[in-house]
Amino acid sequence: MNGPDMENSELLKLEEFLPYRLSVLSNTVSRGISAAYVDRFGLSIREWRIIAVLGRHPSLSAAEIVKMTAMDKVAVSRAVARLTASGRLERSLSDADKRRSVLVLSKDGKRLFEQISPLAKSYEKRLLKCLGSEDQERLSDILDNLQRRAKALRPPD
Amino acid sequence: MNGPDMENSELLKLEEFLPYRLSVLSNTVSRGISAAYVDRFGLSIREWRIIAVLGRHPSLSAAEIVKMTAMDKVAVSRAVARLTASGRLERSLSDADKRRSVLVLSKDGKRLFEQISPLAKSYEKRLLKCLGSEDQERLSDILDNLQRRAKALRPPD
DNA sequence: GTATAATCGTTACATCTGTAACTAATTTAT
DNA sequence: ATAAATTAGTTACAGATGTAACGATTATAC
Repeated sequence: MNGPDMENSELLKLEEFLPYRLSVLSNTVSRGISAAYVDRFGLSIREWRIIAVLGRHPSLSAAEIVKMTAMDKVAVSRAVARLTASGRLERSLSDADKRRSVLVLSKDGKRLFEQISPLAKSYEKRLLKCLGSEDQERLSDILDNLQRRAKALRPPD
Repeated sequence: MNGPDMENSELLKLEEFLPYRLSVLSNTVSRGISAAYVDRFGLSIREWRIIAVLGRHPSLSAAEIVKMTAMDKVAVSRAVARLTASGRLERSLSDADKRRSVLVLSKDGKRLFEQISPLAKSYEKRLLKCLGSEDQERLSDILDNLQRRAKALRPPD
C-alpha cells in the first residue's frame, strides 16, 4: 500500500458520504413537494408541518408542536404567527397557564389539511414506487435506527 | 368504513411521512457534523463541500462544482469567495475562456481536507454502526433509487 | 461580420434562519 | 411569603439563502 496506486482510502469521497447524500436527497424531495403542492397554497414547508400536526392533534401548545415537528421554538413561533395572520389558525391562551397558547386549525386550516394530505400521500407513493415493498419496509426501519443514532451522536442541547 | 372509528386513511401522519423523516434525519446528521468538526475549522457545510470536491478533483470551474455538489451557482460563488478570502482556495481565470474560473486548494486548503476527511469518515462509521453490513449496502442502493426518482418527479429546472 | 443567444460568475434585494436576549407567568426552594 | 430558577413564547440582530437582474465573454445563426 501507499504505492502510486493506493486507494487514498483516508480521503473523503463526497458523493459516497452518507450525510451528503441524505442532504441532497432531502432537498430534492422537499423541492418536489413545494413545487407539487405547498407553493400553490401559499404555505412554507414549516407552515405545512404545523398544519399537518394540528390536523391530527388539535389544541396543542407551541411547545408541544416543537416536540412533534423537530422545529425549534422560534421557527414555530414565526410560522404560527403567519398562519394566524392568514386565518388558518386560531390562537388562544390556556386558562390553567397563561403563558401557554392553545392552537387550533380554523375552518380554512382544516380544509387545507384535507386538501393537501392526499396530494402529499400521492407524492410519497410515487416516490416510493422505485422501491419494492420489502425495501420500503426496510427503509423505514433503517431511517428509525439512523435517526436514533444521529440524535445520540450529537452533543446535548 | 367512515364510521366513528375509521382509520382516517386519507389524512397525513407527519411522523410517518418519508419527506419529513428524511428532512429531520438530514438536519440531525448535519448538526452532528458541524458540531463534531466543521465548526472547529470555521467552515460552513457548503464551504466544506467545496473543499472536499476540490480535494479530490483539482482545477474545477465554479460551474463544475455546481454539478458535483448539488449547490446552485450563487451558493458556490459565495462560498468560493469566502474560501478565497480566508486563503483556503486559489482562484485564477481560464486562458481558453475568460469567463471561467479555475479553482485549486491552497496548501492550507489541502491540509484542511486531509484533517477533516478522517473525522468525517469516522463520524459516518459511527453513524452506520447502528446498521448491519447488509442494511448498509441496502441503504446505499435505496438512496440511489430514491434520488433518481425524486429528481425525475420534480419539475424541470 | 454582425446580431442574437447562451454561458459564467457576481451583485442586489427581499426573505428566511439561528442565536441570544428579553418579558411574562409559573414553579421550586427556603 | 419571598427570592431564585424554570418555562412559554416573542423580539432583535446578524448572517444565510433564493430569485432575479446584471456585466462580461463566448458560441451560434444568418
